[in-house]
Amino acid sequence: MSGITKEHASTERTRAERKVETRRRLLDAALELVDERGFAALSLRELTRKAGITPAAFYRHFANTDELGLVLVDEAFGTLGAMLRDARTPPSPDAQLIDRSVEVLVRHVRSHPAHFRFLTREMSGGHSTVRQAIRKELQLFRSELAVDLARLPYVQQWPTDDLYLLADLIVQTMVATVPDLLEAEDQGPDAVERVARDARRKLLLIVLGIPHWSP
Amino acid sequence: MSGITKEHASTERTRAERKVETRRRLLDAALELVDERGFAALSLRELTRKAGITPAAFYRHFANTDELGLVLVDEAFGTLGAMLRDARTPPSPDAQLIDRSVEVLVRHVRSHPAHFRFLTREMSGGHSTVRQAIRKELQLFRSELAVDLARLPYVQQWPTDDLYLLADLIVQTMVATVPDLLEAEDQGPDAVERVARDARRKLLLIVLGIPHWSP
DNA sequence: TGTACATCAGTGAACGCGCGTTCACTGATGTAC
DNA sequence: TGTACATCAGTGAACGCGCGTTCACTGATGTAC
Repeated sequence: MSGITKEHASTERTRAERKVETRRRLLDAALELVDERGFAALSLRELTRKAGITPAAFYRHFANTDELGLVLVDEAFGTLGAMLRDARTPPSPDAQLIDRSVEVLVRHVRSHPAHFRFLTREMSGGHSTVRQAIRKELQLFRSELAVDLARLPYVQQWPTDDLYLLADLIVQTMVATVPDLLEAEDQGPDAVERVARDARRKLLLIVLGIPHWSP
Repeated sequence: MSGITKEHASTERTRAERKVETRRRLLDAALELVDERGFAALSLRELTRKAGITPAAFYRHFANTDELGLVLVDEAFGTLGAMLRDARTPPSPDAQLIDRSVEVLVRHVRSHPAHFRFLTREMSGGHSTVRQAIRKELQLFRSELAVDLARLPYVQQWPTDDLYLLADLIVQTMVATVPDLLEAEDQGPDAVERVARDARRKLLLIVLGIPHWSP
């Protein structure tokens, strides 16, 4: 038809493309099922049924459901990483730091609810490898936050230990907010705004203590 | 044999007593299995095998595994409740309130690790019935804490909303400490003391903000 | 105290079901000439 | 361009397995007289 190396109709997808699409359908179906009932309850047959292929075809893409699970973890962390980059750039004036951080959290939880539900669920619940991966990622987040915090007044003179403690308290508040946000999403924008407001106020209360901390 | 109303040998247990014992064995076996693999992966047959009865006999004690799960929640919260009563009496002088609260938390997590592992795991991970039961209990805890907090200086004049926010922040910090404590238990007393110290310092930072909060 | 009957915790077999995994296969897509 | 062959994503049947639940039952424990 054309001078392209491929001989087949350009409107059709190649076999390789179709395979990628099926893989994508498997991952999406898995995320949906894990979202409903947790990774421990994921069944290969249910998964392939949802993705529209026969059970045996699953093995053309993954050796087992665990392997698929690790890909899911990677993708969820991709979302988390995007959020963190978003939160750090551009550097906000200190006064708006809390508002901006909570706003970024709310926006990312809203646009990838399944990823965040997966992360909060498997953070304490699931397989130890998955759990440890999530904890490691959160500690990385804490360290990056500590670096940002070190620019603030008062905090500048704090020893590293105290800086990490503050970062920990803030991360912990953010993490605790995620399940509340996910629940609020089902109840409309007012509920979400209420959760966001409470998160901002919690962070404010924490920040209020800073000038009175004696390291 | 004797003048007791029961006619049977006093060294033997009654049928009712034996039933209670079997029920106890079911609950203990369940806690152990849930501790290993989570509530979602709990199987009735595996459970009865561990408890030493046939699968069918399970139904003499519970309608299904969910019902047993709720009893597990109750017992775990019994442990938690005992902890809270412990923390409230005798009423500590305000200065020692933080030290005392953290000490009580550490002691109870140490003496009932499986209960606390169950609670933190199923809090966000598991079945919706179990999850909701845990969340409900935690909200009850928060309310009781709010009542206690209302006695403190500054806080006395706060509106209910702000009181609950503070209670929430404290509960959230305690909850976040539990998984760290469980992990530290496996690493020796030094690790536990480090986690306890961080928890105390987090609570102190929160409390430092109180006088500067404008409701 | 002794006997006759009731209770009921636990048994063991049976059931239908969904599961993960294997296998030889099909037929569209891709490649070599 | 046309033909002959290779590749391989997906099929459909089959397997053995552990599951939750049911059922009629057993026999020790409990009660009434």
